[in-house]
Amino acid sequence: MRIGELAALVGVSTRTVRHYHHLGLLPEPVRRANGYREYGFADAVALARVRHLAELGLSLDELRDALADDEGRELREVLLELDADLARQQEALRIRRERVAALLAGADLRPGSMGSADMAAMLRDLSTGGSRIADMDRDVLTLLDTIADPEERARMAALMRPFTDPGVLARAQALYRRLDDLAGARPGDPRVAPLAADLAAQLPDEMASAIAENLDAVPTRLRPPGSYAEAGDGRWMEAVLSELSPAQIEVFRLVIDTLNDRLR
Amino acid sequence: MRIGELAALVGVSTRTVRHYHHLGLLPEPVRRANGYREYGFADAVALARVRHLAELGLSLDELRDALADDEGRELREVLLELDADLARQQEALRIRRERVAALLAGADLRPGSMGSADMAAMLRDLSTGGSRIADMDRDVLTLLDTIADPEERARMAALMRPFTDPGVLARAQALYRRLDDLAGARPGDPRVAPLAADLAAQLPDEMASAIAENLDAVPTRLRPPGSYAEAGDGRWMEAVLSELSPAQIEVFRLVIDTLNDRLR
DNA sequence: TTTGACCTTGTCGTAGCGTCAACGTGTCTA
DNA sequence: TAGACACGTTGACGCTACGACAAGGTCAAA
Repeated sequence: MRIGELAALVGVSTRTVRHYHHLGLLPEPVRRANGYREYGFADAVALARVRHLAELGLSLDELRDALADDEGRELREVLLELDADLARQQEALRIRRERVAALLAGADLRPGSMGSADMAAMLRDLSTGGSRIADMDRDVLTLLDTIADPEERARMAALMRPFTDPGVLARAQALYRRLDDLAGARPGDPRVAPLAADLAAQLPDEMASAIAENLDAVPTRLRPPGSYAEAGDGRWMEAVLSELSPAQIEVFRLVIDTLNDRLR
Repeated sequence: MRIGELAALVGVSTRTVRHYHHLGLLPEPVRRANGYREYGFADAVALARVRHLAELGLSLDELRDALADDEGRELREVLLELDADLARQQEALRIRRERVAALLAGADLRPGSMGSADMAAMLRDLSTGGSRIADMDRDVLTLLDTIADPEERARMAALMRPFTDPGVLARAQALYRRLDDLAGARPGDPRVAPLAADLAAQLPDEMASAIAENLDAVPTRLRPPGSYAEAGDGRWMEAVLSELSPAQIEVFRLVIDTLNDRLR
């Protein structure tokens, strides 16, 4: 047989056959006088073996190793390893489909609204009022949700669960509006203190204690002076704060103070 | 933030961030005086979105398209398509694991012994006598099994099933030995005719009729002269025959004759 | 003789970055 | 003040398993 006949027989391209020769997976056969490769039946069997194993998902490198010192033992190990790898891939695919489904279930898919199944709906509702601050909150949550590992993700979803209650959500949106109103306000604005008080009071209990107990994760500028470590919380929090007005920052600092007092 | 901080925050390498800039997936941010890229919170959100979608299995090209004309609709279509693709991948993985399991179940995994689950055991037994002809038969079957589509594979398995009977197998091995004995024999050898008769007689019924009804798939040299089309059956069959002695070929030609007569 | 279907070797392209190289910057320390 | 060290910059090559050329040589049929 010539290379084209061999390739057609086994159902691959001639390029593939030559590639296998190049990699040493298949021995170069004898040449005819005109330089053409001349194949026999044994070559077809060898090629079919390589294809069979390659289609199972073995890399050509692994294949060469497995076929090199031949005789079962090595091949068996490789196949067991392959099976474990295929199992991992199946699991990864399963998770990916879950998350795709979560995204699709997340309804309107506005840019920015993506997260795990639980988060999707809440994130969607969070900013329907068109609030700037709510949008930022949603962005932060989306980002954290993307970054977090499954365990953290679950904790976040639990913390957000109170907002599935329409009443809680409505009150939150009212607070967002009052925060938005402080967009251009200066530090001493008289609306700051009452808003901070209401915010601290209406913060769901789980969320309040989560914040109070993890005060060291709060940006330095929001923390009560002299409290705890001054550890760098990552520059990105500063980037978030830089989009807020001084009055808005003051509100958050007062809320943190209150929570800190509540913890003691 | 500088690029390293952004990358660390979202959990990717700086190379990845620059790659996304290069592809236009992420806008190039403003530069500082020293040429460093300066990122804000919005960039982190955008990067997280890209990562999130990329990890679901979208290609970066698809991603750019989906994010380009933004606003859900396009993205939704892409995600639906992705889900269908993931489903296909799951199915492909399932089949691959099945075939790996079949190979592992195929016991000793001598080089050459591979095929579907059903075939594995039969192929293994076929050549345990160390017969040259049996090895060739096994190789042909292995090759056909590798090439065949699932339907053909099932038909082959059905044809081979009689050999799961130890009695049939033992008789077949005896015939193989008699064929092997003709390795160096010349055409007129007196053992040819009786062997052909026994072979034709002991050929399992399903196999005999399968061959008789598909006579045009039999190599020209084995067919009764002047019968049917002279169509080229593929050079590989000639390659197989070239490894047989004239006496052995004569045996097969006589068997084919007999089957042909039986069909009429 | 020409056409068309083969064959030959060699090179570039693919996806998503990792990993150099060769160099400039900014900060901390001796 | 100089050196060390960690960061940033652009640019280029490497990886898989081939597909798709290019630029030619070979062979059988019309």
